Amino acid sequence: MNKTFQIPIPSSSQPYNFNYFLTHYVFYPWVVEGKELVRLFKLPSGKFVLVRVGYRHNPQPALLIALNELERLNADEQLWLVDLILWIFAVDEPVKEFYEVICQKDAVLKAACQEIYGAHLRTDPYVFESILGVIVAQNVQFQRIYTMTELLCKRFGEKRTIGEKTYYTFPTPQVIAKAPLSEIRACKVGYRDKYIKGVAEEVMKDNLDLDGLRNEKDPQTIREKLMELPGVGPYTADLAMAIGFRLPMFHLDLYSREALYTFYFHGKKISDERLREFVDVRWGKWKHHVMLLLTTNTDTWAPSTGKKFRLKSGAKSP
DNA sequence: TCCCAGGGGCCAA
DNA sequence: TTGGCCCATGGG
Repeated sequence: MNKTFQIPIPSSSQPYNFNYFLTHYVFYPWVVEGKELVRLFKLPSGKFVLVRVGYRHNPQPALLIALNELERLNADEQLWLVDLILWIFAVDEPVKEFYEVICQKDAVLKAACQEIYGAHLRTDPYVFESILGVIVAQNVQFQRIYTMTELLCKRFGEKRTIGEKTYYTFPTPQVIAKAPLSEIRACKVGYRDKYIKGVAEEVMKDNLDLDGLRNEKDPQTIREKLMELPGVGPYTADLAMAIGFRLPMFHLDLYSREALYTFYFHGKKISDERLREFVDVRWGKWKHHVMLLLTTNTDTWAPSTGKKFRLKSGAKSP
């Protein structure tokens, strides 16, 4: 059963740079095939679907969603999945003013947005996936997390073979919680093994509905609940809220701090408190888009602002 | 070889 | 409350 949906990108969400999605931050179980992002999903009903997401620019920009149903889906399930994909790929995210106005009057942002002009903020389908994704990004160069997430999915995800290719789902808390620590460690995650297992165990033990937390209105409540999980500190909570909840949060880490010091404070170190205030006041509702630009391929575009950037970006997928 | 990386937990003051 | 150390692993 194959069905294709063509969803127009609203003009308020343009510019819409799909190529950015194809080439940046593509972590397993997402894989790139040609001009499409492909991923295996397991629906709550237990049915498997392979989803292909592509893009068409003419006659008008549209996201192309192809469902390869390994078991037949009903109409509600199709709708649910298409909605999820639209949410993941930020089809309804008005960035026109950001790219056409905000970025044009700031020399740094103007330089930063050259290469990924029209990039939107991608979201993860599951909060558990976001949390693990950020945990494996702790205290390593980003380049390494592609390997770690791939190994985790291949070892603990469910798989289906279609044609000659095998696809994986993202591991569930159930599977991770009962996995031996040594097998998690074998995924090259180092000492983060106990955080990964610990989060899964907490979810199972307290019967936590992490995705249900998306209905919580108060971001502070969400942040506090996330930080109760082992291995989840301010950085992990903030970034997980950005990529798992689509909330206007931004994370302070070695990389983003250094970007702010370099481009806005003459390389001087500034307290986190002042950085947060600076970002909030200067960019307001656009702060998370700004932080995406400032922390993506920074070493590449920094020279065009006349500055060098010490840290190597791991934004581009290998 | 050594150092450091897109943090967090823990413990001593 | 805060500062310093430790934690795996891989790349420069």
